[in-house]
Amino acid sequence: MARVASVALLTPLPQLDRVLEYAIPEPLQASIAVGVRVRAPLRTGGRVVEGFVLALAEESSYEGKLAELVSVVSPVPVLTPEIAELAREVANRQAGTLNDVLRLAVPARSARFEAAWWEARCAGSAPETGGIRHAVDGDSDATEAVPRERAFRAAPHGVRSDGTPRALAAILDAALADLSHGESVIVAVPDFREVELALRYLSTRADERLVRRMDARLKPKERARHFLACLEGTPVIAIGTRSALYAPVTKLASIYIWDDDDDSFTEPLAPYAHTRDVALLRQQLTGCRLVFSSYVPSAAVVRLIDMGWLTAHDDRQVNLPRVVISEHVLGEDDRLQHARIPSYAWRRAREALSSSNVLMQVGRAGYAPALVCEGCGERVTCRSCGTFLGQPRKDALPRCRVCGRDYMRWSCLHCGSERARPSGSGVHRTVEELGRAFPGATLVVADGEHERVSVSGTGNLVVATRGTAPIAPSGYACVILLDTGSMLLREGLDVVLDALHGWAAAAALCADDGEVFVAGSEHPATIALRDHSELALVREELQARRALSFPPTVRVAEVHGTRAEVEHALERLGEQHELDILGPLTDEDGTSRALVRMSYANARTLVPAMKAELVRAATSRPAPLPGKRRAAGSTLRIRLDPPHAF
DNA sequence: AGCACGCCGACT
DNA sequence: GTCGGCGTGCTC
Repeated sequence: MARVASVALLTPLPQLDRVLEYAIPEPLQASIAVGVRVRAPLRTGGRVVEGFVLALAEESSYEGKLAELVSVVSPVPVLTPEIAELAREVANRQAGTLNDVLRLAVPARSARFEAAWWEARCAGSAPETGGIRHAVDGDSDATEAVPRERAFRAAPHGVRSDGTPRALAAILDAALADLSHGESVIVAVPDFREVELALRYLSTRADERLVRRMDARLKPKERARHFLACLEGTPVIAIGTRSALYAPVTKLASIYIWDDDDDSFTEPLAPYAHTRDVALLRQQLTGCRLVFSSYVPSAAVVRLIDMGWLTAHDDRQVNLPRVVISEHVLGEDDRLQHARIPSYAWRRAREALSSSNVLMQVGRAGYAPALVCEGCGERVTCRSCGTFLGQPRKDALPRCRVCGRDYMRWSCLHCGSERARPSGSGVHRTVEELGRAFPGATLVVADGEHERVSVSGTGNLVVATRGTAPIAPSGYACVILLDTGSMLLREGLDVVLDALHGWAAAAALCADDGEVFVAGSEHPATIALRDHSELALVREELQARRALSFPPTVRVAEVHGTRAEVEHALERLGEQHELDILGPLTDEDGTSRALVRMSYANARTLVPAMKAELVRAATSRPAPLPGKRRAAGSTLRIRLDPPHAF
């Protein structure tokens, strides 16, 4: 009989991120199990904290006297050994705590639902599963010797007549095949739109009880329902967003990641693990198949291809859309001039609207991305942060795009004028201009504020920002990409790849016999889109980054906190490691940040050292600041591989 | 986080 | 001689 439980405590303190042993009092013997949630005492203050049982044993390996567990919160073993191990790996990779990962991996308890579910289980209402068995209960299936494939697949373009993108259907067909072999699948997609498209596709092809949805939009009870169903032991397709990677499914055959470069896959909560990395860790842990699929591979995926870790396949069909690059010419029709549309594209779009739909992708949201002074033509800037003011809606007040502040009154710093006019066009102004260029068309706006999954019928002229385009069944006869030049003018390491990614996503919504017009000039990125040679462009970009030690060819840690904390942490880390440090720079709010670059090999020792440094910072008193006597906790934070750091 | 242990200044 | 300051360290 097990007398000792190893428990991971659910406390945010990095110094308590370890496994403590507790004695199991007699009354808890009946309900305790590996994976259950328990309450455990912590000496100081008679505090009681929650935790998960990670293991049970006869004997203690701790020489001191064990405290007794207080209670079992719920007898349901919600934390399977596989997920516990995955969470530990994720925490280690990110210099974070197990607790932080478990918060993402195990949904909040829905007590009443969980109790009812457990009672139904115990009553043996499901003879086919015969009670709870964890996924890794031995050599139950024959996954052993043969390593499963790890691949990148360049996704097929186009949209089926039922409105499902072919790329998504290809993934779901593969998932259904795995399911038919009696194994589980995880499918991760960027957001709820793809989840809904996928569920619709699967609804006619799989028993709905075998499809489990995991995304943040679910209400707590629904989340619990789908989560607990994964524990039942029946193979399922778990489809969802970031959290799907933590689904405790049984017999995991495959993980499919759709469009791993989408920003939605960066976890906004500590320890900020990217879905791609969680997938890689889970693959290594379980040996399952792992397939990344997207129209354009991410730089991270190309790195893995070049290392030989992923094999690349091209699933694109021969009927890739024709892509035409053309600039609009001065002296063209005035309406086109305003709408920034090349006249050739305009003629084709007009024809297309009679029998199909047209998509225009615009580079900027809002009404006007910038305002200029009517007196002197200078750009209008924000007084507090110095960036340019824009206009979110026609006739709306000027608003700072960075700090969000609205300006009731404004006067030009250069000439004193109080009048400004819009400069450039966001979606809304583009719609206004298009109304004139396409009289009679039904204008549909899709941006972050107007979410639309699809359009139906014909004659729709859809104006969308990047990543928000609705899907037209069978595709758009004509896709026009506006503002390509200005998108490439932005600052940042990822500008070119981000732009290409967004264009490719819109181009892929084109009908098989349709055309894509790039309104702009020839640039390596627009040429790659035209020639369907995206992989080569990303590879070139990756090589350039390798030469300059930019991610993803190196790992990056962002060290953040007070100037003293950051400098102290870097100094201590520098005592034992060779550090490549950029910064620290101090922000307006008084906090400092530095970037530390490291090779993947060096990260294996440096990241644990960073975790140790966080523990040290949390336990030792902060250096006494002159003036302030507050002994506040440490504000040192370390974020690994922050997106868009350069 | 909390809270106990521990070694130096002004008090009945 | 003690009460108490909060610096340091620990939590099974």
